[in-house]
Amino acid sequence: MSQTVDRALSILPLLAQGPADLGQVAERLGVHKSTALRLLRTLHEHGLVYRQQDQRYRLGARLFALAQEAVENLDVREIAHPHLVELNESCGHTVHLAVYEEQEVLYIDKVESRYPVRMYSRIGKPVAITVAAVAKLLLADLSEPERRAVAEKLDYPMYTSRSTPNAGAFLKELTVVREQGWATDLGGHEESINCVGAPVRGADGRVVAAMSVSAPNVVVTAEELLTLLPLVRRTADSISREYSGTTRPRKA
Amino acid sequence: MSQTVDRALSILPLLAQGPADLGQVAERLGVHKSTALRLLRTLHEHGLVYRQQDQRYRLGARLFALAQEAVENLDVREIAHPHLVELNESCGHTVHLAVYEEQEVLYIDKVESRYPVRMYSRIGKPVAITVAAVAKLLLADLSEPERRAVAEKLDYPMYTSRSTPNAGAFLKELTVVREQGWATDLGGHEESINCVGAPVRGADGRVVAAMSVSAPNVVVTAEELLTLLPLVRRTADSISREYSGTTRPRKA
DNA sequence: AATGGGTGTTGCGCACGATGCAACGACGAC
DNA sequence: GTCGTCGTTGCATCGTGCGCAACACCCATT
Repeated sequence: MSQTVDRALSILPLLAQGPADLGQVAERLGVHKSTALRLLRTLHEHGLVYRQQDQRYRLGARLFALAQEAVENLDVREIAHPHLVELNESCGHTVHLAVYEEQEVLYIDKVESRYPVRMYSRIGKPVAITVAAVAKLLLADLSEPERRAVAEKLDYPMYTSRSTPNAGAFLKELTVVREQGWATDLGGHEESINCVGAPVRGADGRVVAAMSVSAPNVVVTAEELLTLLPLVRRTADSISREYSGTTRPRKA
Repeated sequence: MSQTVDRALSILPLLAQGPADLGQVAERLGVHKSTALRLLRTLHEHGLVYRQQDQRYRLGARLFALAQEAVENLDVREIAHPHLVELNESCGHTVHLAVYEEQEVLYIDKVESRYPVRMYSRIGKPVAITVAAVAKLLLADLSEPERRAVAEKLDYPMYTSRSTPNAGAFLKELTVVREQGWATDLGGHEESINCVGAPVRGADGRVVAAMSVSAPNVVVTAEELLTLLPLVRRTADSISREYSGTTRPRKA
């Protein structure tokens, strides 16, 4: 570990609390003013700190730019995949990963069931948005007015007798999902198929993706599938941690 | 300027482009692996980089948190946001907010167009400084020598045939913008996209941010877009008023 | 199993670069 | 004008970051 860098980086959280002048920085670092000056200069050249008119330093907009660029290059799919495989290996069922984009929910990854009976779905295909567990999870994270706007615009096809019948029921379901932090689809899309899912969250807590485990009745009952819920949530949380770059891969 | 810190900080933009392993980092820094390792470790301890399961490095959660705080310190953004949304609701086009910092112009907020055809841009990304309407507005407010100094240092890429060709033309354009109090970009960055923008001023009259409305030719012509100018200016003025009112002159 | 190329990691001696000091310059207050 | 405060600069000294080389490890190949 490098002392110089260590000191320089310690300046950042310090400035996050508010602007500070050279003297304050030097004092709080426990170094000579000239040292603090050199460190600040270096940070300044990289745009991480900004010097305002009164000569005090504050965090620079470049930080924001960096973070923004990083999220854009972050690939949930790549990060999630090994976790999905692992989950599939321990329970054997089909695992899906989906994202919300432009008023649509899309599957972006899938690990096939190891049982002979498989459900039909396809990566890149829009999800049955009013009934799928992953869709509920993704929409539940939107703001209340957004949820309402989307819900009003949707069609509510009755795939089965247990499909979500209308906007009112859908919004109610979203509220439940939002509170409990997980979702199910019990025969809402195809009579004989059940799903249980959980959300993947980014560093800011917003839901960036959702995953689910699906299995047909002939393999496991809905009750049995629900016993997988803790496992599914743990997996989703692992992905969230890795996606958001949390240093401690420990408890939620 | 500190060499060690300089090297360490150079790693950040490198990782913003995507995950990289130790060897790649060392190579791109032009240092020995062991040196890169020590730097990465230090960054890691501060949570700025995260080590994923395949041992590659990425930007970490702490950086996102810092970026968040950095942007919260720019209180123009908070104040402006509702106004931008309102403007978007009344005209439907993409709305941007940008600031000037350290020889760069950065988008710090954006409200997406409600039309299906959208333009590409990204908050946090440096703006095409020689052509964008917001860039002209921000630079036009600098003092004459500052403007000249910046103009000389810039490159003038010809994104299109209507891009600003050189420093002379740019300075002339800045003078015009300065006098008229608004700016345009008519196909200067992308052939089919036009923008019209206006400045946000602080209590002392200085330009603290700039906003613009952008739309592609296929949706509205340049002439039609220009009819929005009064609306854009009114919005910018509203933001200026609110910002001047709430800005607390701690030590102006 | 044994081999070899590819990683990341460690210990070390040397020299370079970061450090603190002191002196200087620029402002503002009184 | 004189102080006091704050940022800045040049410099000698020493600490610390540096590259090297050897090591540990994984996995693919044979």
